[in-house]
Amino acid sequence: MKENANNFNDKLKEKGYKITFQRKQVLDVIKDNEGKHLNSEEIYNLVKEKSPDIGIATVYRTLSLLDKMGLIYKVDLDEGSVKYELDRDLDSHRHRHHHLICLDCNEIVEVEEDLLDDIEEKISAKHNFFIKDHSVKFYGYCIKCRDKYGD
Amino acid sequence: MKENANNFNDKLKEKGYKITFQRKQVLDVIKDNEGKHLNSEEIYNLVKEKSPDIGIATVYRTLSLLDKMGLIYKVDLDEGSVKYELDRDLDSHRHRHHHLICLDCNEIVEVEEDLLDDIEEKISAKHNFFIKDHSVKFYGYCIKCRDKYGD
DNA sequence: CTTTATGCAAAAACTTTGCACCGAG
DNA sequence: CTCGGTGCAAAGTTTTTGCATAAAG
Repeated sequence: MKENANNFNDKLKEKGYKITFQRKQVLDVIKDNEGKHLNSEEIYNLVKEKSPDIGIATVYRTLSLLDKMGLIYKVDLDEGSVKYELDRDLDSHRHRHHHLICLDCNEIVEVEEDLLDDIEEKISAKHNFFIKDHSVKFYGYCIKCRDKYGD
Repeated sequence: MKENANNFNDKLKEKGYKITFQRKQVLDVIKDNEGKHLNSEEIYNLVKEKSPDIGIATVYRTLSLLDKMGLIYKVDLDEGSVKYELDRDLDSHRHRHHHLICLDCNEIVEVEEDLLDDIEEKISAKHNFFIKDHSVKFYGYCIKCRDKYGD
């Protein structure tokens, strides 16, 4: 049950990056909001609550660093909005989970099942493509919104 | 073997939109470059070759209209780039195909197989989510780039 | 002390909007 | 003729960059 923070510090050191207060603040906000899918502005605002002097540029630079290091995922929602989420399972290199995106209320539900192994195998073989990761989004209606429209 | 163009004109009329030269030009460029995944700037430049007076705003307005009408898909590639592609199968309302994205050369290969029906069924049932469409991207290395790295 | 990171503001990249004029129906 | 569409330029958004200063190691 390792703290991600240690992992974070280790990874930074490993690559010669410095461990700064701001970087810790940004990661903390993302960790404290697991499952929430914050965008850069939301992260910036939350970090600013604790550290009002931080600049948006630092947040962008940190997000891009965290993404590059694989500590967070950039989730691109096709509606022009970019959100970030924690990678919960850094060590095992699992595939990221899927997202169910409600076309009505825009709620994002995460789905832990992977279920894509067979498909990957088929596609790998047929197209000679070595698959490292995938991104799967299902668009539709959640139960709440579906009810609104009756049948 | 209906021409998409007719479909296009019909759809426009249906919704009360006007059939303009510029709209035809934009659709033509996208049709002439099927499989190429052009971004807005590329489309703008190609249209400008034939019609130098067109404005970028018109291209954006047309792309957004075509997307809204379902004639093209907006493909968001997670690298901050937005590309557009033709919907080849307007009538049957099939799911869009998948994309294989090479992490090295950025080539995008399209995969026609769908193969997601089982998964959709499982997820629908388990999460009470009515799935209308999906977006699937596989990230990895194409055979050419894989060879570069040996084993 | 050296090098990287930060904050600020300016710039860049991309997209949308307001408005007067134009053209499809 | 009428109303929606267009081109242009200006304005928005979101993200990146340059630079002097601050802080990590």
